[in-house]
Amino acid sequence: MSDPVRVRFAPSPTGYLHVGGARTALYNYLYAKNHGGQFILRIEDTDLERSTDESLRMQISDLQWLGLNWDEGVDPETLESKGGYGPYRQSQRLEIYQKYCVELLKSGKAYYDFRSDEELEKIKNESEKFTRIPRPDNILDYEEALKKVNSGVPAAIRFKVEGGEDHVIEDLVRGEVRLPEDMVGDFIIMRSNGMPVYNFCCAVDDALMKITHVFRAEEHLSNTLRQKMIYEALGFQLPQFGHLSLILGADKQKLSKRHGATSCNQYRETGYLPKALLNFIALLGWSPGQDQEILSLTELIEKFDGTRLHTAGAVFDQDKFKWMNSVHLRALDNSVLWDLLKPLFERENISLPESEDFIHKSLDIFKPKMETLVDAPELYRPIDGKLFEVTEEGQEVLNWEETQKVLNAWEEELKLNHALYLTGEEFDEIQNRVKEKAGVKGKHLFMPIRVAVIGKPHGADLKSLVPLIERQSLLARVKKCRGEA
RNA sequence: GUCCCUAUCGUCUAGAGGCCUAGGACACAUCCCUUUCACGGAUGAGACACGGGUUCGACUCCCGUUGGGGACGCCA
Repeated sequence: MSDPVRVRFAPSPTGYLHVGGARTALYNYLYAKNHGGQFILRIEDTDLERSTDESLRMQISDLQWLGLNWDEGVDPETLESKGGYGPYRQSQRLEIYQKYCVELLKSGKAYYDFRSDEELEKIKNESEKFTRIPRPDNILDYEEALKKVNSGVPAAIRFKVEGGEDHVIEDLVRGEVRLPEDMVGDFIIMRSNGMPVYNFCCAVDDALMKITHVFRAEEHLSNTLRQKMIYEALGFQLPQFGHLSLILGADKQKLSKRHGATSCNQYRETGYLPKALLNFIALLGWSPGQDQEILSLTELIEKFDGTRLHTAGAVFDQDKFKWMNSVHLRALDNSVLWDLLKPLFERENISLPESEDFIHKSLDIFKPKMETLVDAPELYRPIDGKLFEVTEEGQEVLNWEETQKVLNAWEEELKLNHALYLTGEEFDEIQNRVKEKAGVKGKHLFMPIRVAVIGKPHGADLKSLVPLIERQSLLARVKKCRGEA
């Protein structure tokens, strides 16, 4: 039997979780769950300048919002490592990297590079068609170099790339990928400040943490070559790689900030549902093979076995995402949806009844009109009498010739009723009487009434809407429309 | 520039040699439902980048061209 599946998501805490990162996390998560394996969260925080605990907390919060829970890694509350292969923050694993680095140094597979930034910059600029940093002319042997370093001369450590042979990677997505070794030059594994670098940590950690499968973006293909060399130099067993196609913007370039919203948090704040985001990004570069497009996380787990991954890049289509969100939104239970909406109403100071009856009746009307959660306040605002106001479009309707007659009759009818709320049937009757009294029909009848109810000529069906608003409030609104308030 | 990856409607995709007159979804158009707005329903328009092979037969396999993307950091 093969080893139990262990996959990881390894973000660097330098900002919010990007949708590309979220998809990588999702695919790894799905693969683990589909195979009954473990999903590990490792933090790649070796870039001291850019990594912050604040960013780490943001990333964790985004992952939790998405519901991608990990079996091992940092604890979401304490940020402490939890699991049998820790610590899971690279900044806490420095001794481990040190040890393997010395091993490479001693065996001559890595060397100290004493060249300064300026020198390297100069080398780069000298040749117009620069591809990779050349090896320094004089490499000191380990003992000698160590002395120099100990005397205070800064040096980075580079891995020696011998070149010559081709490396073949059996990629889960692309099949056989052939990478010539001299595609890359001697690369840095340890900075002159003593901090190890991504490719080195990643290889060491994946090996030590017994990672079996790595799904990551295509941009890492050349890193995979570097990591493979490290694996071989250290005698580790290589995991299976799957290089995912990139998520692109509308211009087909790698999705980045200039394309607009790219962080999960931005979608969270603009009223998107985590299940919609998960569903949408899952289908960006993967397909379950059937026509079904609306999938729950459980269904995704069931269907995602690591095959059917697409090789070409996929454009993130905002329109389709919005549509998908609206589908998930409409499938939500009224009470669940209401709980999500409540904070939004509070934020905009919209006061609403909270009876079961109101929640269900109002959501039945407004749910089909929402694409994202943030559409709700605009829809509900007209229900709150204190926020009633007439839009520009509504004002035009009020200026119609017949409108006064309609409004007079409407007000009269409202006064004749004594109930707290009108029923839909009562509204129908009233509307009929208004029609007769004012002698107006069609849109010249119902549009003025609608403006007198919600302040604008378009919106939900009045028969369902009117019973949600207190009769007294309706009366106050007509008055306001006639300039009496 | 060098190397790597890649190519089906505008977009996401189905298609693993004959099932393809190329299917679905978003967006778009028209119609129906509706006294408005949505939702819903129906219909329509819309693609195999190009050129060579292989084969009785290529969207599917191979090669090339062209297009697109990525990497070439003491970032990850």
